[in-house]
Amino acid sequence: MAGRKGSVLSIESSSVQDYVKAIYASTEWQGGDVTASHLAGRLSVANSSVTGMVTKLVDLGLAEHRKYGPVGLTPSGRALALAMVRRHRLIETFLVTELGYGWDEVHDEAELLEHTVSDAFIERVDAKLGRPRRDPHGDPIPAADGTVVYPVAHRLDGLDDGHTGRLVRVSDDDPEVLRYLDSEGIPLDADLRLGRRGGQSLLDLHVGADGARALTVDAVLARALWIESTTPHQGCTLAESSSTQR
Amino acid sequence: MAGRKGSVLSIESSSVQDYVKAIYASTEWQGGDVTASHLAGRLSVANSSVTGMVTKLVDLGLAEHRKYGPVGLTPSGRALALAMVRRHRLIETFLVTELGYGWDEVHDEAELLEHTVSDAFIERVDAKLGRPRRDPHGDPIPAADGTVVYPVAHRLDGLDDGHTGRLVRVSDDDPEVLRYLDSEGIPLDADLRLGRRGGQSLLDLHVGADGARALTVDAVLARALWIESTTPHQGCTLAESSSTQR
DNA sequence: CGTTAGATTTAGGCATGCCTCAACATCGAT
DNA sequence: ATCGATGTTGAGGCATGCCTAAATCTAACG
Repeated sequence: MAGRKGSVLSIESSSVQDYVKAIYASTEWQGGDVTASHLAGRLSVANSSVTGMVTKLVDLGLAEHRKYGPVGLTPSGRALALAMVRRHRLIETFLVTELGYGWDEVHDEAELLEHTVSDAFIERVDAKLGRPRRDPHGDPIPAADGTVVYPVAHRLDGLDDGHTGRLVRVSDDDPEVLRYLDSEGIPLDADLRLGRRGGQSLLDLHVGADGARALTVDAVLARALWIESTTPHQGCTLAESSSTQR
Repeated sequence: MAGRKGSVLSIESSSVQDYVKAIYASTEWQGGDVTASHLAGRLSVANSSVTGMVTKLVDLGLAEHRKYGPVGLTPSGRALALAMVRRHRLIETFLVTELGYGWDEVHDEAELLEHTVSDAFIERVDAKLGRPRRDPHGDPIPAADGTVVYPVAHRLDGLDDGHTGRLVRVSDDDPEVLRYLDSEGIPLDADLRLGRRGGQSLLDLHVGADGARALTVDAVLARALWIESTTPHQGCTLAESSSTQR
């Protein structure tokens, strides 16, 4: 009656890692709680599978959960999640920088490799890349000690007309978005200015320091782009500054 | 009564790949038959596990096997094996060339990565490395179409006194051997000359074009080194020339 | 030609990790 | 307070891949 059911899972299981990562991603970026069904959707898994796995995570000391409540991470769960995120983003950066992958192609490959590669591999990649702070999509790469520095950024759909800033992050949830930006020649760090809103969900975006080029942005795109402001703002803030984990 | 038992395994299973690779390695290098127990030893698996898996390989059209007989590969089994060997050796080469691994450190990492990485990854690595023909240990890297060019080499323990040649392959079975060669400063392609045999299993090896340095070689080492002769020879030939698969 | 040692195969199990289905608990909102 | 959405649990399954133990076969020896 000590160790629950037969739960013999370890921290090395890639399922465990995926669950922890999913909880982290849903918890720390958007803030707020993760529900079991949210996780089920994100992981493309049945609801009851989540319940079962979360029980194991709790047994492993990685997650916190009371019945019918939201799922959260313990400090060591967060540490594991950060380690996995670090792996993922370093691998993505490596694939783009060293092997010529497009930023729209790296996610799936990294998703597999992050579970396979050794710590030594990650360390060597990190060194070779010069200890990068951001991955190809602008996501911050946690340091080996768990420190993450989030850019002070705002999602495009939360900003006002006339706002100017620099594109510092593109969500890699949708490779289509990435390919679209490629086709429009808009890279990370591009200077942007918001034009007049064209309705509830459409807005104009002027590209380049001179704002010469303009394009119309739909709701999907607007939710994928994060801008670091050069004008005062209000709205959806991505994160304030830095945090340390362990 | 059609598809045997429920065997739904695919060619993607890393176990399947490991078994096929093991059969290939035992069959094509040393020549001759592979027995089930040989495979069991090589794969550190129980005997009966081999039987079960070989049945699946036969179902998949990868292996040939009659009860109580030796195990062999079908053409598509050989093609799969060569693809895996290619992956393994390209990854090893990549780790050494691009990430600064030592040649004694790459085997295990490659063993994991070869099952994970995509075809696109392999292609990009191959291109980045300039389509290498040999891995860090001197093993030939099969081309994408299954062509392999084996060096015309002889194992050191099958050569006579006074023989001269170039070190073209070191077995990576034993990382100790690799580290020893490192410590003695003997790289691949070193010029070597066999000195007087010191007994049944000991022999002297002179290193460098001038043969200035000499060391004593024991049986273990002698079986790990392959030499491309610059003098006439006889004895254990590694392979004759090239072969095409597919 | 038997016997027997060793190799090989079968049978029965275990662990992981996922699934569905169905019964039930809980929460929140009307 | 009751209904419906959301969460939990258990039973029953499936697939992979490994194990041990016992049965069976082969081959080599006297």
